Amino acid sequence: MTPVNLKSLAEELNMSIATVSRALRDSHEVSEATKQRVRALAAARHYEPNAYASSLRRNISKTIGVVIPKVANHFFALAINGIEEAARQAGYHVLIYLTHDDYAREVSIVQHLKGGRVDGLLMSVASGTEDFAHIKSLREANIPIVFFDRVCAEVATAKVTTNDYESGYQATEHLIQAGCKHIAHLLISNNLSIGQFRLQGYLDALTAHGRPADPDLILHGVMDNQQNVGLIRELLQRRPDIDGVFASVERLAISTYHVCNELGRRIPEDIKVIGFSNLEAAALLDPPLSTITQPAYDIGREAAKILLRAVEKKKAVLPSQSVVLESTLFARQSTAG
Amino acid sequence: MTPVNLKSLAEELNMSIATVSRALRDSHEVSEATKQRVRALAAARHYEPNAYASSLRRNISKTIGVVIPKVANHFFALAINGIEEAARQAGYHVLIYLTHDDYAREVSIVQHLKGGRVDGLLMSVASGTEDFAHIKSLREANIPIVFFDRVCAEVATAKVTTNDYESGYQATEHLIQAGCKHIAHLLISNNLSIGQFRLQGYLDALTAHGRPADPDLILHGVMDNQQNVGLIRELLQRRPDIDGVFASVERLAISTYHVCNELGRRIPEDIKVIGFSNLEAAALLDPPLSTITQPAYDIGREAAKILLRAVEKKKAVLPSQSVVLESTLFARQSTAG
DNA sequence: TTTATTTACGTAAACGTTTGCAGCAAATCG
DNA sequence: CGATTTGCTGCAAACGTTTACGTAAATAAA
Repeated sequence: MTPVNLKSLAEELNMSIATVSRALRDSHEVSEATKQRVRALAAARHYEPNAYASSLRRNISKTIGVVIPKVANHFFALAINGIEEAARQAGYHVLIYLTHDDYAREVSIVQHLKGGRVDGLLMSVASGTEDFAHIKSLREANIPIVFFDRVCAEVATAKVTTNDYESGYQATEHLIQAGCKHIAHLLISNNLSIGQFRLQGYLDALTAHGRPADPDLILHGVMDNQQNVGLIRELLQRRPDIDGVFASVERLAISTYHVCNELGRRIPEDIKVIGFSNLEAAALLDPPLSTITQPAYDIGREAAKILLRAVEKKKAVLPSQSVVLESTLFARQSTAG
Repeated sequence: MTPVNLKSLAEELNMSIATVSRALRDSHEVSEATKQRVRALAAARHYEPNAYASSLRRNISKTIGVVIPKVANHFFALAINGIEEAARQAGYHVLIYLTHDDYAREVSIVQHLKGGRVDGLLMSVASGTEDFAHIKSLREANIPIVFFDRVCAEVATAKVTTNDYESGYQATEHLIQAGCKHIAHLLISNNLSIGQFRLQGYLDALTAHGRPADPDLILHGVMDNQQNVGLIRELLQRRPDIDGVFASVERLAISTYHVCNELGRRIPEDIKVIGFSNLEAAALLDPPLSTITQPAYDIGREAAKILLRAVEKKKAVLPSQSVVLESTLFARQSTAG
């Protein structure tokens, strides 16, 4: 029942704590013979070094934080998967925090993390975040940060995203080529650059094909899904000429399906639908949903790798690089000509 | 650029470190006047206590670990959501580890966690885990553990599950009432009690309705989905009399959909399908999938709450209670009469 | 007044680890 | 043979907090 730590091991071996510590860290300063003895006893006693003592002394936590809006979303779940993989390989631990897209909560989380609990931070900003002082203050605390997906333009650091503009362009073009004349764009209204890029891709694709961009066809959704269903219903009823819908986020595509079911609009005959989505079951929907799918796992993994490189080099502030991983358009029944 | 810690605050305020510490922890041993001064400066300097020093000294990490097979699965994602919520409310942090259903990885993770990095552990065991020595050894390290969903019968501690037996019974009965004569049961073959309960529910429901249980109709799936598709195809071809499928896990239901599409079997006309699933889009599948849906969020939240209560009371070993939260059967098109 | 009690603060020892420095043999070199 | 190097080990001081204990002053009780 006595605690097993360096002290107890040292006593049992009749050597100093320092030697035991060095032996376990495989220092060249200790003879092979003693290393063997130390390792043998450590194994026998199931010694595990105290992470906090080590962290305190070395000022290194071997932990990264992940701050995301939500986890019950296949994109973020996959991203975490990638992050965990990269972290594990590098011997790092992963702390997870959910903001639920709440600015106050995001600030509170980031604030707490400045206590040195993490060596670095991965973040996808909350949609409501407009002030970035809390993020900038991480720099004073020497905590590097890497954004992924929902990046923050105001903060200069490494960012990993997908090609949102091109994807928005492609999705729109895909609908045009499928024969759509009046294409609506559904997005979540906020100040996230990611939505702006997709919107711009949509607008430019329309222009490139000689279509006038109609502001009336751009629907700004809200946080509440039930409310979005109402908004979409109202739009489709007000504008019966709409024959194509490009949803900027998955749940708006799903809501569109619900509204179409409700209104008796057939997909794809009456309205074609495409949306950004990482839904596994997209191919099994009725009808199978055409998607632009982000490489979520790779985005998480790449972001983590970049962060970990910076952490290992003790680079608190990263060069303002931007890594772009390409999304893939899967054409399925919902946009069939 | 000088570090802001208790020492620097104390110097600036001309008082001892002890007083500053006590003031910040709102101790009754310090006057209101000095508390004010301390708090003011701490706020001005953006002081954040060093988590590791505190943890080392108090032997409390304010952190819980979550060890699960995967995160890219709506059930676990929702569970994490509930866990994070409970943890946040109690002021705890959440470390996450993925086993990918790999026994060796699970052992390695648990081993490392004995270093005191976490105050308690939430776990859903890997499907390949047969030996539980690594889990039992947590007891020596005074780390309480709570199982959720995939519990471990060999270890006496608190467990949070859903009513797997009753749900299996209900699902089977649902198919019987829908008119199915030959009901297959698909499960993942492993030693998890959870699958055994569902299977037993299936068997008992058949018996209760005077149907002989046919071992040939029980398909033991494997880890690889592609392989499962082959197995299911083989089963449905060998036994064309099968008119109902009860899938123990989501991906087997999905694979069944794929096979039925491929073989031209109509759902629900030729074969009715029901499965355990937390798929959000179940209602949008073609056809909408009848599901038994687990209260994933609540399971996670409840498990975390139980664990946190134990942690706060420094109860390293929890009473062997079992909390059962009920699943809900959603009857949809895939089992329509 | 003296003697308890309370209030408010400081001193210093932990917590377990890492690491600069020193010591002290034995080995090598000039 | 003395001087220097090399190889191994121990001493002790950190890292930033928390907290048992001590103490001085102020207040209350006698």
